Amino acid sequence: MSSEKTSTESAWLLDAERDVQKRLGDEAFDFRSLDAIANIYRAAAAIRRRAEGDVLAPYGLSFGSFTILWVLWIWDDMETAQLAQECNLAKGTLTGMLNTLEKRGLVERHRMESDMRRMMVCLTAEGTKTIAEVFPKFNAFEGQMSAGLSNPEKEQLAGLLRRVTRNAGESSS
Amino acid sequence: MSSEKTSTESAWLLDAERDVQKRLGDEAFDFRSLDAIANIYRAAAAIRRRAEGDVLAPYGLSFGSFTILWVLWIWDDMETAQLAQECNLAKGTLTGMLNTLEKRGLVERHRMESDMRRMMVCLTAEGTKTIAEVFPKFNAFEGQMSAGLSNPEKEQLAGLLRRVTRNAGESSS
DNA sequence: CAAAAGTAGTTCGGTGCCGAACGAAATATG
DNA sequence: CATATTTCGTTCGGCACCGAACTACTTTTG
Repeated sequence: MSSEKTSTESAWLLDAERDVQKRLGDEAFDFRSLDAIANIYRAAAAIRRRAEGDVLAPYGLSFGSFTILWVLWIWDDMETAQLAQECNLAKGTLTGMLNTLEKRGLVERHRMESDMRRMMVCLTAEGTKTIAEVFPKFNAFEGQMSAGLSNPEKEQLAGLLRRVTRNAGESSS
Repeated sequence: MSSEKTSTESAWLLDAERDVQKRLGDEAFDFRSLDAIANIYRAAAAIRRRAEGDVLAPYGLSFGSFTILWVLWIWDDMETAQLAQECNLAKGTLTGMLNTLEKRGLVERHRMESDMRRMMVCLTAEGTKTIAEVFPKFNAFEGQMSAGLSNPEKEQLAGLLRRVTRNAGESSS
């Protein structure tokens, strides 16, 4: 676009900024926050699409299913409530996705003896094999997506986002 | 980073880091990129949920519909292909959402005389009224989500995300 | 100008994903 | 103990969202 590198990144944004301010007139307006938050969503959507298209599609995995496998891979097994939280999913959503993954033989569910309400989820051998194969490619993809950022910049990005996520609640701590 | 701020930030992350490295063993592995990219998605999901729950739900708007109204508000009118791109939506998705918005009387579609394939979308008076009422609240929400970040930090966050988004392609140029 | 190629939108089938309502199991209370 | 409350997971209805096929219109080209 017009000036591309020099005027920092986004001609479109500057256009938008002008148009928006024209539209909003005198009204006070927090443009920096808008810019920061809007770009989170924009980046996430772009990344998700690329990840599913380029890396995950060959394995028939959605972004969400991949995340489930990944979490189970790292933590070995987990009950569904915690898994849902870790994957950023509503528990109803998780049920459906686990059904799919179970049907495909990638995960298994077991009721806990100590408390029959609870459900323990873990990877099957096939599931382990899959995530072990996919993850390195996914990680390489993440590298591509953050290409051009220095290590300190990546850390800074992660840190700023963590603060935003905390503002958005999600409790956790 | 390693020690970040204190242990507050993210106990989970440090745990994950350890567990992941244990799991991956010797394999080379780009943890900084993982951390940066994963947090984008995490933040986006959290923000979306909060936005829909706290700000948009009273108006019966999803995050996506809100974005459509916002874009139309700023640019007055737009044909659907461009609108889809601007809203980060597949064109098939946009069709459905425009149907919904049209049924609710918030937007209108008009075929272009010069080219009957093309469709011009614009806000109705009601749609304008709605977005004019919602947007200030949404912007206040964005402020809350980025609370604690200084202005330079917000700009930095936006800038870093823009670079990631560009890496994710989306063509544009 | 007629057939071919291209382009804008819609339709269609299928997940992803949510929140609210539900049922079963555990725990608390009388 | 019996019943009330809480806490799991699942079910259900509904929109968001995608990509691929399809339709209608326009432009190209021989």
